[in-house]
Order: sequence, then C-alpha cells, then structure tokens
Amino acid sequence: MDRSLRMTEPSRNRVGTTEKSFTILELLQREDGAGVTEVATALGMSKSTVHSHLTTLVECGYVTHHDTQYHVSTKLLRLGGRLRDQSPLYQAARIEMKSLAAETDGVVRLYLEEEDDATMIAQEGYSPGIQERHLGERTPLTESIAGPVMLAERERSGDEGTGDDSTTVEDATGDDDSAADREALDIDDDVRDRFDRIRRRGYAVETGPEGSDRTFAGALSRRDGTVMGALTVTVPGETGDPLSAGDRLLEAVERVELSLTSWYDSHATFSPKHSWHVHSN
Amino acid sequence: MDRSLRMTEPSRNRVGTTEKSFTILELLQREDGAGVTEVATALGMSKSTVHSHLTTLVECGYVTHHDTQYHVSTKLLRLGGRLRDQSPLYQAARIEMKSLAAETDGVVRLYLEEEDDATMIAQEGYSPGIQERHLGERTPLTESIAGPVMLAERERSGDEGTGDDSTTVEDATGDDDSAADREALDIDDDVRDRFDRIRRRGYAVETGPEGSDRTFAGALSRRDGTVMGALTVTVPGETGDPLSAGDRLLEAVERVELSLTSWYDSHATFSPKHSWHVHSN
DNA sequence: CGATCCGTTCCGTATAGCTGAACACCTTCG
DNA sequence: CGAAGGTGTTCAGCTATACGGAACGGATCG
Repeated sequence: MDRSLRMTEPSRNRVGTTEKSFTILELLQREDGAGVTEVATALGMSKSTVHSHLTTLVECGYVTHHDTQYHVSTKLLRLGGRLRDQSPLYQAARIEMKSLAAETDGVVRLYLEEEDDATMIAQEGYSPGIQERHLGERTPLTESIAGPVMLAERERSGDEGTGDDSTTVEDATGDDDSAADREALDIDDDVRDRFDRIRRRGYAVETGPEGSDRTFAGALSRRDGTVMGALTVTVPGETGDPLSAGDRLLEAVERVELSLTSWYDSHATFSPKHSWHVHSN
Repeated sequence: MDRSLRMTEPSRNRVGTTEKSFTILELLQREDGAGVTEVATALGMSKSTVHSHLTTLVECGYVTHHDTQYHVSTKLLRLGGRLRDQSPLYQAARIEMKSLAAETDGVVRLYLEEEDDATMIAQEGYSPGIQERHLGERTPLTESIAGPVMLAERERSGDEGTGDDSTTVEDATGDDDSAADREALDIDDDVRDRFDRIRRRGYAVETGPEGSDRTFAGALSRRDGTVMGALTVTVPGETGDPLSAGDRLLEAVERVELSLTSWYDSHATFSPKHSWHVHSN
C-alpha cells in the first residue's frame, strides 16, 4: 500500500559474506549434508564461491568434508551446549529435573524465555509416545503451554515486564484449548479466565490428543517477579494419578526458584557484566 | 627449523570475512557476552568492523543485542540439536539411555565417534557428584574411557578401520589407569592387555578418584564392525553392586546395536546420499 | 572412448569489507 | 556545570578481497 516497504531490506547492515556462509551452513543442516554444486544451484551461487565458503567452514571446524559430501559438524552442538551449561537457569534446574523425571516417570523439559519466545534448552527422560520436542526448539509464547504459563506469570507483577508487552493477553489468542474459532471478545475473556486459573493454581495443564498424555507446566521466575523460563513435565496416558504430578511439579518449581535466587544473590555482588538476561533498567 | 612453516597459513582458502565472524562468535561464547570495543580490542580489529559483523550476526539470529552487550543466542543450540536428533545413533539409543539411567540410577552418556575423537552428544540422568561433561564436548580417543573402548573395538575387525589408524594401540598410552608414569615398553603391553580385557568382557570400567564413582563404557558398532560410538553409564559410589550395572550396560549396548542395524537395513535401501558417517570405500 | 557428472583451481575485475575519524549518548569527575 | 572518558553508531574513501566464469583433473556411465 504505502511505500514503507523496501524489498529485501537494502541492508545497510554490512558483511553479506558472513550472511552467505550462514545460509550455506543452514542449508547443510536442512538437507543433512550436500555437495558443492548442490549448494550452488540451491542458493543461486557459483560453484567456486560455494567452494570457498565450504573450505573456510571446514577449516573453522563447523563443517566436515567426507568424500564428496559436506556436513555440519558437532561444533555447533558444543558451542550451544556450553551456552546452555553456563546459564544459571540450567544450573539451578538440572537436579530437580532429574528427580522430577524419576519420580513421575515422565519427560521433563526446561524452557528459556527470550524475546517473546520460549526455547527448550534441556530435556530429562524419554518416552516414545510423547510428543517430540527438539533441543533448542523455539516457539512463540502463545503456543504450546509453556509459553502461556510464562505470560500469565508476567502479568502478576505489573504490566511493565520487559517493557514492550502491553498486549500480552491479546496476543495469546493463539492458544489451542479447542477454542480456536470463537469471537474476539469471548476469547479475551476466555484467555483471561485461563490466566487467572493458572495463577491461582500455580501451574497449567494441557491434555494431548485423545488424552494420550498430560503436560504440566509452571513458570520459573525470580523473586522480583521477572520470568526466566518454565519447567514442564509430561506424563504418559494413565500413569499414576495426574494430580500428584502437578503437585510434584510445584515442589520442583519452588526449589528451582530458590536455587535460582540464591545463585543471583551470590553472583550478583558487583554484577559481573550483564547480570544474565535480567533486563536491568 | 626448516622452512616448512609458513606463519599464519597464507590461507589460499578464501573468505577471511567468515572466519572473522566466527572468531567473534567464539569470543562471545567464551567471554559469555561482550561489547563492541571489548571485542575489537581483544581481536585487534577496528570498532566499525566489529560492529558490522555483530549487526550481521544479530540479523542472522545467532547473536542477541541487549543493552550494550552482545550474546550468542540459542540458535546454535537449535542447529546442533537438530543435527543430533537426526543422527541414527541417537535415534537408536535414546530409549535405552532412559531405561538404563532409570534402572542403574546413574548418568548415561552417548558418544559419537568422529575422526579419532569422541564427542558426547547426549546425556540422560544427573547427579551432582558425578564428573561434569558438557554437551558436544570432544575428547581424543585416547582419553576418558569412552575412547579406548572404541579403539579396542576397532581392532577386532582388522586394522583397516577408517584407514589411517595403524597406530591405534600405541596412541592409547594416554589412558589414566593410575599408571601414567611407567616405561614405554611396559605401557604397550599394558595397553594391549587392557584392550584384550575390554574385548573379552565387552565393556570397560573406570574408577573415579578415590573410588567416588565408577564408569562403565561399551562400544556401539554396526554389524560389519565399524564403530559408531560408545555408551557410558556412571554410577555414584556405592549404589547397588557395580557388576549388575556392567551387565545392564551390555544389554543396552546390544539392544542399541540391534536397533541401529535395523535402522540401516530400512534406510540403506538405495543409500540416500551419504549413508551417515559410514566411510564407504 | 567420448559424454557427463563431480569437485577443484586459476585470474581479472568490481564489489564490498575494512579503516579511521567524526558523531551521539551516557557516566563520572573536577 | 562542563570537560573528560567511556560507550555504541555512522559515514566516506580506499584497497583488499570475495565473486564468477572458464578451464582443469577425476571419476562414472553408456
């Protein structure tokens, strides 16, 4: 309509070469390995260019070069793993994740909140029937139970939250509580009711298709109210009574939050450099 | 000494820009976040250059930009996670990892063999006292029990293995079986004896410092003898009798290998494109 | 033995990344 | 209050450098 759209972002950003390398890397990831010409034709680049980028990536250790195929190496996993292991949220949660998974015999997952998205950064336990979730998978806060729990918890301590989430409730219309196509006004009330329920109970429940499994989710927040992430436990079908799983989750959440705040109290003396994702203001 | 050394590798490789970007990324990873000038002074680059690279990395989603600090994002974890989840070794092992961890109440780890290194790609269970291992951590095959197990298994099916490992036994002198400072000749015999023991028993045992914990390791290989990785279970101090953990590991190894070969039988019909790390010859 | 694939190398060229200086902004300190 | 020093950001020019096309080895297939 108006001329506010500039196609392909004229990109006064710089460094298109790096962007190109990452595009190649992501293609290798998607295609699960590829050859030079395959990449060149797929991305519309010349073979020599692709070759240069690939050899560079190999020398940097991010790509392996067996025979005629290039694959992404495990270096990405290592970097991402170190990032995860350093995060205080993971440090505080892993013991509880283990015991929670053992006692409920379910799948426990840890989500990290970043910029209106929830990222799964750790998983403990495994059951073939449970819905698959990939490590590092990033979903909007309005989807898949772990997000709404964080949104509901955000509202509790005022609306300032991160600062730009004055429309948190309205944004959450995308939840799939089998009520995807109601009228907008009803949805707002419905979502608000749901959030109230979550806040009152401390956790949220989501039943899988045909009651195959149940997922309990609780938000992990610091003492000052800032939401850091969420803890989730999914129990298959008719294992034990589901209520105890919810109570057990609450215990775990409290213990993780306790460990988290104590971590911050000990490490925040002279906050080292960036106080770990705490958007200070 | 001789002129075979060319300083800094004149690099007829190409694409130094990409190399620069990755250097910045790795610095951000190590320093756990940094600012523009911090990176510039650390790497000896101008501020504007660093700024360009950082904005590009942010736009690509690999770096987040809060306040004045740049951090690596979870995108690396996502890419690495997908790489892991796609690997048949992980697919075949995760069920057994879960049950093995539950039954032994120990920490189960899965290692992937790649180019004379062992990379830890998955972990199930957690215990605070157990030796830390980071996701994606890459150690030489001569270290830390998981490697030697694979080396011993390699020898079984002839020496051709990957092709360039004619010195596998001699390279394994770095094992820490509390005999780090013996004479070279003895070590060779010692290592050979150790390999024989491993092959006879099917798994290897490593006792932690002061008997704090025990680690059992077994190699995972295909039916044709090619070693794919290793499975490891670490049990704390005096939990149960250690022998049953070893036996339980053997069961798990067999089941994983079974699942692995069946996977290859079903997917290798018209080998899709690269037959997944099987160095075909 | 051509015919086709593949990956790799080479080189000229113009593009695009690098630099240093100037800018805006914020604390802090004199 | 206004220098002083610390950020991150922008701009314009120069030159290094990434790009592309063509030519080169090496397989594999008919």
